[in-house]
Amino acid sequence: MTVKNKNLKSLDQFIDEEIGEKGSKKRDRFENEYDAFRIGALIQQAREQKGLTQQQLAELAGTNKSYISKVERNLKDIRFSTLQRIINEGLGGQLNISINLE
Amino acid sequence: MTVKNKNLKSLDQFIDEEIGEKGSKKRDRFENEYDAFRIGALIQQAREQKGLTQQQLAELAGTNKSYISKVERNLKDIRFSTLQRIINEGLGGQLNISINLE
DNA sequence: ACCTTAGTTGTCCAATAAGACTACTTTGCT
DNA sequence: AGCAAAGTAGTCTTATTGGACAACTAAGGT
Repeated sequence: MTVKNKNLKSLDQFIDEEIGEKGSKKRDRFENEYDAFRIGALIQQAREQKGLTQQQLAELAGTNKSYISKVERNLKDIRFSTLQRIINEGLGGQLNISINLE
Repeated sequence: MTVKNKNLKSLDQFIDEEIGEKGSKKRDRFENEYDAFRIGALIQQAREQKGLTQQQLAELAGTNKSYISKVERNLKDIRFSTLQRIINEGLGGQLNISINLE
């Protein structure tokens, strides 16, 4: 199930309005420099792929649904260890990280 | 320049001894489940590629060399925003993240 | 319309990272 | 051997996450 609160401005919508549409130069620069905003969406996407609710993910990861909600909406500056735990224990997945040097 | 303190057991060496050699089943499992241990090495590698000292990286990233040292040795559970800042502002690079679901 | 489930938001406290500073150790150079 | 630079480690304070809980909103089903 994919429930969305209609009265809540989605992050994508917010960014579209505030930064500019995808493909615009400003938006590209923003996405390159601040991909932090994608970590929440990444987790949400993976969670939905696994068919889990926030509540279920929270239990698997040893936390609570309110925290998961905040992380998915990037309202929390997550610690690396917590990110790992959510992905490994919660989603049964694996975090891949690399650094691109220009 | 690649300076290494000889009396300090390197992380790789430590893991070799405690977990097992690379390629062993136990080591593989460890690396898959806990790749957190690689984030420090990743930063160090990128820093050396850019020819920066810990001091220089620290200044660029708005922190201090002692913190960089701790992060590279995985003695700190870094926050996501801090990781971003070190990579973007310090290394002038870009963090790539993805999640593998089994 | 009602009920249940899912998700969001606010508040609070304890645990811990961030940051600054100092001192020590190691390395490389002359 | 002596010096300077690089890196490591400890301590302290402050800022903020992690985690728990309760209350609220939205969506779907009956």
